[in-house]
Amino acid sequence: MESVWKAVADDSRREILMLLRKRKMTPSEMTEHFHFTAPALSSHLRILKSADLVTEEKLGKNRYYSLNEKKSLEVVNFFEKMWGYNLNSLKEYLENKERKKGHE
Amino acid sequence: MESVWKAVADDSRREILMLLRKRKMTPSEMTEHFHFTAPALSSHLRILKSADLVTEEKLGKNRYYSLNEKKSLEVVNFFEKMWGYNLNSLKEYLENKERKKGHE
DNA sequence: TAAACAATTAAATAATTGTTTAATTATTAT
DNA sequence: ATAATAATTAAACAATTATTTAATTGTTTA
Repeated sequence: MESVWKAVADDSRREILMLLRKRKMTPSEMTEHFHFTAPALSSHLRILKSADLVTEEKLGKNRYYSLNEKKSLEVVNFFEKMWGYNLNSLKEYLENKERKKGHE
Repeated sequence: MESVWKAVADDSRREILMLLRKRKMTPSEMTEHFHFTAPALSSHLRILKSADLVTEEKLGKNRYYSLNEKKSLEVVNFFEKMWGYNLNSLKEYLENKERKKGHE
């Protein structure tokens, strides 16, 4: 199990995660959005999978990768714990953002 | 300006951040808690400072490092945006955790 | 079964990152 | 001024990580 921290530290991997926000996707589809080669992509996907940030689904000769949202929550949780702000301040922050959003 | 992602990817640096949660501290004080040498610590602190995760305060021959909580919120914010879960699910999650805590 | 395609693994190399010892800067106290 | 302390920077080295080309595995379709 790879560290989630190292997994998200790489720019390319964060781009991959961002791309997967929209929908599940095969590596071939992904390479159209990026500059790097198939093996490089494959290596990044293995790291993301090992960190449990994405899941893999085999369908014939294709493999679909999708975001693992459950894990993402854990990461936010760690950040929250790490910096020790109390839950209320985080909730307030989020509510504030939500209010702002409503005004746009 | 160093990437906040690379700054938190390193185990030692996350330990330093955890230590700083309690109170501001000088490098000499920190080395008592860790295995690594002063220059190694200094190098980590420079990276954390450059990522804006800690701030530095000079007082005579000492330098006090403390956590920059503002930046921490931004990081959580990014995670939240990155994984695109809606704010409600995050709030629910936090409320759940809070409830659990009350039961302990 | 042979050709084509999707994706991975392997091996080699390039690039980045982290740690160490030694030297340096800056500040305080004698 | 000089010695002592706090912390940093510099230079060298070690370790890790990322990228490439080439070879391999598994699946579909003609």
